[in-house]
Amino acid sequence: MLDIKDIKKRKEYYENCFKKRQYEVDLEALIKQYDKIVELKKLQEELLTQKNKGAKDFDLLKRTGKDTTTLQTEMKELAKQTAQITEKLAKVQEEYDKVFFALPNIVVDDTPAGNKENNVVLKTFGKKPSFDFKAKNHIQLCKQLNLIDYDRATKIAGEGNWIYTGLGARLEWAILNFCIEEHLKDGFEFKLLPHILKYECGFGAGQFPKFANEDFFIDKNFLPNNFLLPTAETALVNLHKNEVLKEEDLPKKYFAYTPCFRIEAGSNRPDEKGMIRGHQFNKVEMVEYVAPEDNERAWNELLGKAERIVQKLGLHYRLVQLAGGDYAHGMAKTWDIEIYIPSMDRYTEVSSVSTALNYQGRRTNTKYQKKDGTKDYVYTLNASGIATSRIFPAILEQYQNADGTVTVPQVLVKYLGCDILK
RNA sequence: GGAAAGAUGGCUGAGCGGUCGAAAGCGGCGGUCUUGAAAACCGUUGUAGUGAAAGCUACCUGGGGUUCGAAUCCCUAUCUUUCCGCCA
Repeated sequence: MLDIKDIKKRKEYYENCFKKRQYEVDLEALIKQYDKIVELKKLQEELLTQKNKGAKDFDLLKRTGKDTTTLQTEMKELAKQTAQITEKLAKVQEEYDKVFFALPNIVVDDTPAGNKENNVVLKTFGKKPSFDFKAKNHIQLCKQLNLIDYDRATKIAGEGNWIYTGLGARLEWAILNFCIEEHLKDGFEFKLLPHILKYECGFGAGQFPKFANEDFFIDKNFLPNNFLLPTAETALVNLHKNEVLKEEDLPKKYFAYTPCFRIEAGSNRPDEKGMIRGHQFNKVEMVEYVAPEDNERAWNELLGKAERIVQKLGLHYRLVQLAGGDYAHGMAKTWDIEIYIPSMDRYTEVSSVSTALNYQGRRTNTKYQKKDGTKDYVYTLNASGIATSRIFPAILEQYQNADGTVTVPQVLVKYLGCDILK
């Protein structure tokens, strides 16, 4: 959520931000509506002042035994006028809200304009693995090594699902364990969250109302407004909704493991077979609540942590600065860590490191009190650490051997209890 | 699944149609006392909008209604607690 007063003051700045995001909106019209609201509110306030005064007078007349009929008629008329203004106000407000609450975040200055094509590769870690044998894709490897049961997953849950099986389940769990231990070491607080959230969480995180169609709703008589979380960020960022945190308690550093549920409508591409994209996948997510001046420190910390995980796993990846049009709605800056999938010869996202600045803080009404007593909205940042369900195929493909086995990354051996998958 | 009771300021909790933005206690802040602290005593203390300020307005979970007037009455949503049933 943005500050309408600031939009009024610096309209060009906001227009420029939205242009970079490829987001079209008529700010001029929005500002006009806002002015109208202010005007109506003032009018309403004047009427209410009269009403309040009248009620007091009425009480006095009644108690002194005087005639109240004239005043009563006046008051009824006043009440009618007030109701009219209130109704008008509600109408304008509704139109205004529709546009205002849908506004995306601003973007940081160095954000490249445009869509995906304008993403910038900042660096590459490791070398593209090359194989002196015919490399397999992760689907083949999963089947041969009996790590994933695609057929029965489809049978019980439909397309876009898979079942981690035997050693596969243990590998996924090992990656999760590795992530958890890394975050604990860095002093992040572990949360195990509910997976069904209230609508307002989606609003607070900035995903709703605009992108409510991307999530699964519990569309029943029971919990009609609740949905399956698409990422733990949606929950973590709402944890302190309507709270005022103390400055000395910041930063707050959380992480959570959850499955993530997404409809992924229309994104079923043939090259994303296997476990590249599903309706449910596992992810460990980090979130920090910070004071504005701590934004950069937190950003570097989260980025560093996410990168370190992939590095320790010894995987080839690249770091990408996203263009504005590729940002999630609520984010002002996002860099992606993209893992290399040899069979696709493509890099796919395993972590998004983002700052929302105070966009989510405003939407969730999460503030912090400074040492001088004044209050301000918190900044929130988030980063995956990491999407294990995508790390899984990357490990299989990047670590595969000529004989069809897969070497287990060193850091996972202690969790998995073996150093080779065969 | 059934039944009942609730939701009031940072917390506990009174108020149940007008003089209520709201008692009291705790906590917080300031002071007296003290070498310092504790205790005791005195004072002070909700949030937001608007305004230069005085002030004005809104807020007693959210929404709607009744009324000249609602924390208080009615409807509704949400949440909480307790009891019974079922249950990992």
